[in-house]
Amino acid sequence: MKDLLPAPADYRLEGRVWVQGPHDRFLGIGRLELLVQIQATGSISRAAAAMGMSYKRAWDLVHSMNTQARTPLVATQTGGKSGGGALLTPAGAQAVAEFQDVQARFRAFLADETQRLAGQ
Amino acid sequence: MKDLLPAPADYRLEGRVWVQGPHDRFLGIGRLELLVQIQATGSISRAAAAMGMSYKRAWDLVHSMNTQARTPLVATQTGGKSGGGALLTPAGAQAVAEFQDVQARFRAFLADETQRLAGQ
DNA sequence: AGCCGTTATATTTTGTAAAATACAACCCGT
DNA sequence: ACGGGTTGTATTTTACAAAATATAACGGCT
Repeated sequence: MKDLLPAPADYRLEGRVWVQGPHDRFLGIGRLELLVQIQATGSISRAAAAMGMSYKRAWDLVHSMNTQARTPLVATQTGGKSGGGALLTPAGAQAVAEFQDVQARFRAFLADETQRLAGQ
Repeated sequence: MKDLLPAPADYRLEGRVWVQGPHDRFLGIGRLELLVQIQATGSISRAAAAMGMSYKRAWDLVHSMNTQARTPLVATQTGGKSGGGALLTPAGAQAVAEFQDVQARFRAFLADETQRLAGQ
């Protein structure tokens, strides 16, 4: 693109990747961050607030992941000393780790291709 | 994800990539196909029809690409023997070729990562 | 001069995803 | 018993992208 663009340095390859199931999306960057925030805050509602997302949307995303996975990624509890809460299951932690790796390789791919665009 | 999912073979990594400029998107898979259809049909309106897209939307996309590139990717003509038409400039043909290469490498990346998901 | 099919452009309508709102259920602690 | 903060769920409202509609301009042809 070097000679196609007025300022090639201002252009870069961007993108998104996600794990797609037969019916629904299973895991993408937004769901990943949601899982991380649940891990960090111990609740869906605080994770949603931290991301500027409505609780309903966050809950729907958790529900989608939990029902698609063989075993839930997020364990929830209603009521209790602090009203309830949520935390990652081992499966959830594994999903986070694996998808973070995918994301890292994808970022590398994008950086590579951005270099190539600027070069050729 | 092998042990996270009930039927790992049904899940795969999907995604999108695009060339992003400082203000607008410059080129993605939709714009690429639009350019290819313009090349094939000789007009924006026929290209739009071939893609099930409104003429306005197609024209807006062409306008966005033409104004961002150093030199237009699509040359248009109003009036004339068949009412007018559009065709790819050399710059447009080069953009198509380069972005098709990016897409090919991205498809390879996705296939790789899908294999990895199924495997580990 | 008038027709045709296109480009070019503005405005209105529609469809849909997200947000907002509301409220029941839960259960530990006081 | 009830207060608090959460999960769980339905419904309404809002925001925005896309589609639909409308219309002018263009220029070769008959």
